[in-house]
Amino acid sequence: MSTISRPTSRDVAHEAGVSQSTVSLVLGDKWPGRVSPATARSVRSAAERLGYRPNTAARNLRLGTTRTVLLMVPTLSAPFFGPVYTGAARVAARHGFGVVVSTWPDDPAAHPSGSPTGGPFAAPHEAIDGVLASSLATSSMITSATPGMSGAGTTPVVTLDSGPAGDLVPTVDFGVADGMRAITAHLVGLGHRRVGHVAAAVDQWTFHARADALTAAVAALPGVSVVRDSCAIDVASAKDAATRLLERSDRPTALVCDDDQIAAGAYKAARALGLDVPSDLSVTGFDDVLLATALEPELTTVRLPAEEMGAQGMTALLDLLAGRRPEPRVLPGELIVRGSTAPPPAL
Amino acid sequence: MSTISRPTSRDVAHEAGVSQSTVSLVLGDKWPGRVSPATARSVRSAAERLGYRPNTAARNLRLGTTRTVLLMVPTLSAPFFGPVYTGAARVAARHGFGVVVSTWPDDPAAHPSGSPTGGPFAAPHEAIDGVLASSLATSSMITSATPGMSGAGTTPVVTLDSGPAGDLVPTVDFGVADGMRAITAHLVGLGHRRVGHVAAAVDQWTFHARADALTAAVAALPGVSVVRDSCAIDVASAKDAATRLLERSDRPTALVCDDDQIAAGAYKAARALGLDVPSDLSVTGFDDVLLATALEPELTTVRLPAEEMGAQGMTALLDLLAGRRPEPRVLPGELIVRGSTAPPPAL
DNA sequence: CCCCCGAAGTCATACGTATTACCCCTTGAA
DNA sequence: TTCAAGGGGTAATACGTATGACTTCGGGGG
Repeated sequence: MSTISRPTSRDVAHEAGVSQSTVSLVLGDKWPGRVSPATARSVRSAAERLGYRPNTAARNLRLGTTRTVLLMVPTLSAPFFGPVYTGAARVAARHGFGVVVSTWPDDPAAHPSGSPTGGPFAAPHEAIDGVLASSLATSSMITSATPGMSGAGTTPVVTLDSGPAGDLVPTVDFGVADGMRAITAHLVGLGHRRVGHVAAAVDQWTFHARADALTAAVAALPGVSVVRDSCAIDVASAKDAATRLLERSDRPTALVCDDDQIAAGAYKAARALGLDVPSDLSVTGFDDVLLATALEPELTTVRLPAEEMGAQGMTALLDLLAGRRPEPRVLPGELIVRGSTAPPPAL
Repeated sequence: MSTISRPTSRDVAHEAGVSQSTVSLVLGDKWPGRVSPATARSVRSAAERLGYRPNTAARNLRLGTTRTVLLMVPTLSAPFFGPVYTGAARVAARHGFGVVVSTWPDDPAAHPSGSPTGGPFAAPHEAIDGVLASSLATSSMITSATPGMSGAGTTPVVTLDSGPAGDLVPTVDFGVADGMRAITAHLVGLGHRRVGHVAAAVDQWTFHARADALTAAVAALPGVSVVRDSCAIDVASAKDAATRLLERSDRPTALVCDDDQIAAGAYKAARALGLDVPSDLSVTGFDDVLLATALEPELTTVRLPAEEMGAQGMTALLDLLAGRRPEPRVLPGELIVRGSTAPPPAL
């Protein structure tokens, strides 16, 4: 690194003809009245002239806090996490905290060489006061996923959308089961009896919960059956899975999809088979991302308050940092009925 | 903060019965052979036992580097930036760097209180070695947008998709103009003469460039005309703008949309007016995000190598950090012809 | 037998900041 | 005139790490 080193507070002090302490006093802006206005002015101007900005590493070391929180998500390519970040950043900013984002170390796309957790990834992990961990397979996973991130004297963690955790860590979850029940009730109310489930083959709590909830909801309704196929979360893979379901001899009259993108794949499968949505086939999604209203017909889905989750999660984390013990929270989803669901075709 | 403080290298040293230096020597794992295997083992086991992890702030202070890079984007809600991150993170990991993401401080959604740049937002900015700044209005904007982020002895910056910058900072851009020219040529080749431009009313270089390129491309072709309306980047707003264009007496036969999401709005406008895509109206997008293939018909668009941009940008930034001066790069877009474009309806 | 050398540790220090404890000087009251 | 009370500034220090300089010790060559 041939980098020219940045000016330090000592340089500013020298420039202003005062001591380093005074610079810190002025620029820190606590202790009002501690320094005379004239001196303060001269220090500020010197700092300005030199383009001084405090060295964060040194400050962090001294203060023992970074006022920065890490949001970890499985992938940034999913449209779902933008609002989560937005909500978290909004609350954080209000308390003087910053938010940085990273994907899980095991994100194969971003970390191909399988960098060990102790490796480069340690940096962002460590220079932070706490972690919002989103979309794990289980809340208890944090222990193994991120060494030293739970237990005594370690980084405080709040999990998002990762399932209830007993008293392990504070959690914020969606009411996924209720959402799936609402979808089931809606479809059955329309008259559907054979339902296909296009499941996401992704090891995250939320998808396990969605599958379980659908199974349970259907089991509670005599005369209703569900068949399941699974796929990756992309349109092409979803189209294939949906096609397999629609080519069965006992073709389902409705496809419940694990998220909106999968639903887009279901649309394509239906179209390829000459089936009209919704008159021949009802389709539902989950999440209500932007895609849901871009599709034609617009998608019946469950809206998850992603931004609210980010905000509540951050609130819980800040509570935790302040020594309080936040209660687990569950944010209800809301069924949004649009144009992709209708009664099944007459026999 | 009632946090129990974490064990330090001194604690580990005490536990293992050696000096702090030895601990650092062992755990740093440079200087092979500097410590006897037996001692090394005992140190490692002590560290394990105490759950020791080095304090990043202290390490950063000592080393003068964080081996962490900041990626700044306008918003995380746009599907475009996921791949950019992925590409950047992949290259960074290969060099032992981590990547954190933030949105620009003026992102109104995330920073409602208008927190001054010197405020909380300083934290993530500072604890990093360099910045990948994506999607500014102009490359020269970095100076004003992020104080102290350009000039001597300050944070190295590489701009992405923000326009050529003379010799100001290294840049990586898309060949936006070529992409727009390709779209124009494609449409004119199909026989279109009246083109509507649904422009994104967003102050970013890339959108200015798209508009300028279309204007220039059309101007070069006698007999071809373009009318323009603008909108925010969301489906509803785009639908309105497209509707306005389609209700003109000299209705265009093709709509060139500034990005794929806007194109989704154009689809909706067409449908609402009873126009079929593509037989009554051709529509083109830009970016080729996932949405493009989820739409029906699939969208003719220009594919931008977003992941490649992240990778090349990170490569340039690492070069810059190593004292080399990277050349500006331009990544060509590629016209992807799908089902949304066709010859105009016969008169 | 002496000297030198390498192996294996340890000591001391610097990184840049924030804050505590201290000091000096001026002013006002006794 | 003396002393207390601040106002306004500074020196010293600690945070935890990495590393260059130094020490110690045993062994081998001259």
